[in-house]
Amino acid sequence: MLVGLSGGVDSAVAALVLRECGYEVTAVRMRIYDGPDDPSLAYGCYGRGAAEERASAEALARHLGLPFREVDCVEAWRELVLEYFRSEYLAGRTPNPCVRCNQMIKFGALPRLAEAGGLAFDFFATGHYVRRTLDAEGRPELRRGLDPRKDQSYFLYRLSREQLARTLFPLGGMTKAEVRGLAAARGLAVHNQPDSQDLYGGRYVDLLGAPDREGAVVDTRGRVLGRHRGFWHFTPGQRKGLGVCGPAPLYVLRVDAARNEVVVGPASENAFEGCFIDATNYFLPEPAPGTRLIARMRSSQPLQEVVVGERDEWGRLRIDFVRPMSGLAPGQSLVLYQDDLVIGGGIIQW
RNA sequence: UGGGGCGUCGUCAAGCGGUUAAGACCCGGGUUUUUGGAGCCCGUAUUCGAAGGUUCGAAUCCUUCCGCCCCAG
Repeated sequence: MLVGLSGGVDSAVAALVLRECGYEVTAVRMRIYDGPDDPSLAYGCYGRGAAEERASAEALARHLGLPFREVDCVEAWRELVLEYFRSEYLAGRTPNPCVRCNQMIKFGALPRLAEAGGLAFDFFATGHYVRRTLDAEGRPELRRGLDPRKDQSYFLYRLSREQLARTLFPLGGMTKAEVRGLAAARGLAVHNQPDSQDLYGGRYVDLLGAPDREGAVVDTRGRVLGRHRGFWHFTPGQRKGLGVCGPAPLYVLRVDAARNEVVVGPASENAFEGCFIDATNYFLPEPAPGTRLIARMRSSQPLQEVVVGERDEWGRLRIDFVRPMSGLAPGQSLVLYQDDLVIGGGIIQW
């Protein structure tokens, strides 16, 4: 059994649980950053104090009595996550690096490189708050974590069935409080460590390496309301940072990369009746048009009622919202659920 | 140059002799969050274009100056 150990509470407890279940567990940490440590970038996956993090993970592994290995995913991460992140933003879309990283690195390069490096294992496990179950024919299914506040299925909808088949999620049936409690009970120093990390502890724009390029902030009629320093500083739904004042708040409606324009409008214009998705990934057959499901267009959001539509001539699947939604962005993901079960999802387009 | 109007926070804008000088937008901070965002909370003019004057007391009344706008030539 291979378990991904980040140095945080969740993965530590995942490893703990597996060991206590009697599995023979090896802890692996994926290294995605090999530049200089920067203390000012705390709480980011990338650019965080690499040495300190590694030491922390290794200490945890020792405390748990597990063999520890670090797997060098620096190249893969740079190619498949960072480059994706850059090119998406600079194309005027809003990427989700976590979805990408899970698909390509955490559940991709990490176990693959570990295996190539001589680590044999039957299953790979992580501390995600999701559940994996098997259907009547023994095929793996992905379900939301039991703790509704911590469910991370949104970030994992892009895994393949093959990846899922080989993965276990020991925390899927636990709440965060139970995880912390278990960590404390077993004397894990990280039990009260703050949650979560971002992609990057600094401003994401710094990762793009794009020099400022002044452009116009315009309304839907094309009137210039202000100036900005580059369209990639903005994402649909964004309100802050526009520097444009009016009688009511303005939101970014869309970003025009070709013209380097940021189109803004009042809240009333920032609501969508539906969207298209493509690059879909499914664990179950694609629902037929007219199927009513619940969905998420964002990681932290109450589940929304939607109706599956038809595929258009470009092969994009239409999804209609029962209630209008705001803040959708092309490049983000929409994930479809039937109760707890993750059906699949795709990348938002329009 | 005549006639009229206006100058209150970065922006819009209440106020009309006694208010701690509203509010909105922007901005800043916090909260939240394994993506981007949103939401919510908090904060932000000792000062009202400037200088004098009247008054117990003025952003609110008077005078002059400065600036801007409209109409007329």
